[in-house]
Amino acid sequence: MGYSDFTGQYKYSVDSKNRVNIPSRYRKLMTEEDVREVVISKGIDSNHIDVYPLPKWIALRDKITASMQLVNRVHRNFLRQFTQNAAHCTLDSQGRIMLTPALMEKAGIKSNGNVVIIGMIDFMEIWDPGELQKHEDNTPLTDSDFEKLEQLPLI
Amino acid sequence: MGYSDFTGQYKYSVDSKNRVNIPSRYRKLMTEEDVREVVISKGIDSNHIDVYPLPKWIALRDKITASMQLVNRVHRNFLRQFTQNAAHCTLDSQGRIMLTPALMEKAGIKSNGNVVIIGMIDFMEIWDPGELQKHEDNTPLTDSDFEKLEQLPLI
DNA sequence: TAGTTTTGTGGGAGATTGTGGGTAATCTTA
DNA sequence: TAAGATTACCCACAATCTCCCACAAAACTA
Repeated sequence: MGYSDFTGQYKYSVDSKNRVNIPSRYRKLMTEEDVREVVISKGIDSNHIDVYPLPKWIALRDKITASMQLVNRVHRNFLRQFTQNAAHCTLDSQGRIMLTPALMEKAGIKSNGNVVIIGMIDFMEIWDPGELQKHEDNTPLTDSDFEKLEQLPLI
Repeated sequence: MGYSDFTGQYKYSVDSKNRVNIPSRYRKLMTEEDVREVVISKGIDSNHIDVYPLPKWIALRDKITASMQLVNRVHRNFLRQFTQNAAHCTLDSQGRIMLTPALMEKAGIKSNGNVVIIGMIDFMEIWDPGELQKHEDNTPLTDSDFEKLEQLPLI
């Protein structure tokens, strides 16, 4: 997926119709490859909303179903979590998506409130500003995290 | 990346639109290989701004995403830290980039202030002059640092 | 030294972006 | 089927950003 280079942090408002703007840079990257649809879902490991451009969602879905064993309880539970909160969204003519009440509830996002959108290279995260702050306070990257990273052939 | 030989130290001003000039020598090196875009990000271990020419950024990004597991909390937290402070900048027709308020804040750089740009071979660092001085006073390279360096196949 | 090019800095006008709201089409539900 | 709710599409507009032009100082050339 060549278009994928979502980076940075953006602040936007949620209007009374639960619409949220998608950063114009991300929109450009997606329309370059004719992607007008995304799938939003509950964040895997914390209280936020994940936004996957459709091709990324399909890749994820296929990866999961390929390695999934339906007789495995944990696998089944994961699949249920992964899909039951997922919703397809088409960008409107102004480049916005409409969040679902269920996902907003889980992420602590309110109508007429604010959100922070974070680029995660090939997908995005939508956070309630307070939840994000809380999450960062609780899980800072420590020196020992960096030491671990140094051991990887990362940088 | 054959163009990469950023060396030296340059002083520039930040204008009221948060624009900073890129040393003309660096610009020449980059345009020789058609690089007109850079990614700026928070310095990994101190308060300054890193500037990666796009190819260097892509190499970094790919290294990180290749070994990343999105279901792993620590991985995801690291990726979030890595990307949320990163911003793509296109050099304007005068060879300047525009810094983001968030990064300026973290680096202690002010509108209408000054910066020091340091070449780091294949990327650059942008410092507030005061922060740079402070950093150099506080963290001289000690003998034991040199011993550690000797253990690496660095030089 | 005098002329020419390059470099760093500033600012203005047009284009883009984020946001709000109205209305018609669509979907639900009784 | 009809009424109500929901959604999609359109228009509007202010704030912001991007692109372009301008110019003085410095560096280079002859």
